[in-house]
Amino acid sequence: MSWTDERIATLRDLWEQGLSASQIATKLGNITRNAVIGKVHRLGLSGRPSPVRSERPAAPAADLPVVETVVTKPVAEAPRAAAPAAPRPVRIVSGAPSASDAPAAAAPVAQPRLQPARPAPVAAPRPIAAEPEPMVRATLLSINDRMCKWPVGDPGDAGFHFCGRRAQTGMPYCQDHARIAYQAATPKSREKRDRDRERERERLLRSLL
DNA sequence: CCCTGATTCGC
DNA sequence: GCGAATCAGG
Repeated sequence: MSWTDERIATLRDLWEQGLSASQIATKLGNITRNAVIGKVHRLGLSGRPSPVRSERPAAPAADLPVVETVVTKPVAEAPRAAAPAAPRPVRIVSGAPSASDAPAAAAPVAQPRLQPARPAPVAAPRPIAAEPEPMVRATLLSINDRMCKWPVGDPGDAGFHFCGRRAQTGMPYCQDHARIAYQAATPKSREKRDRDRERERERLLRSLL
């Protein structure tokens, strides 16, 4: 296959529509994504937001990506479970930090994501700062199988603890937190899941040709 | 491992 | 000019 005027026109069109190189390659047929990318560059079509920014020494990148360092705790995004927006951060007032707090990194219990993580996957619970019901504030030492292991606060902070309320039988979380952790698929998440399956199917079909 | 675009370099 | 190989990042 060669780059006929028509194929080039199609390439231009699809590229400007935002299709990825591999998608375009599939549409054009009998061509690889590398060929597409190569052509795109030769045509001077690049400049689209690339997922990879190779910091070439001679490239004076005029557009620096906004790399935000969000360290803020998602207090405002707390689950709707908390009826009114009454963010009362439960601050720990421990006078002297326990000596056994530091090595808390090697938590013995299976935890959901403790780190920030922006686009939280549907089923990924995140630490929250305030709870409607009083929590038992379990520590690594006091937590046990029957207690809710929902992490509260920053694992690095002295006040970090687990929810500690009675866990649902067979579950690591209390009722409230289990509801947050195991959400039903939202329309959006279902959309994405279906999309992923579709892509996977296409890939499989292609590999069988 | 899947994906993305970018770059290199022999053809 | 072309694009496979490779790189670099998500």
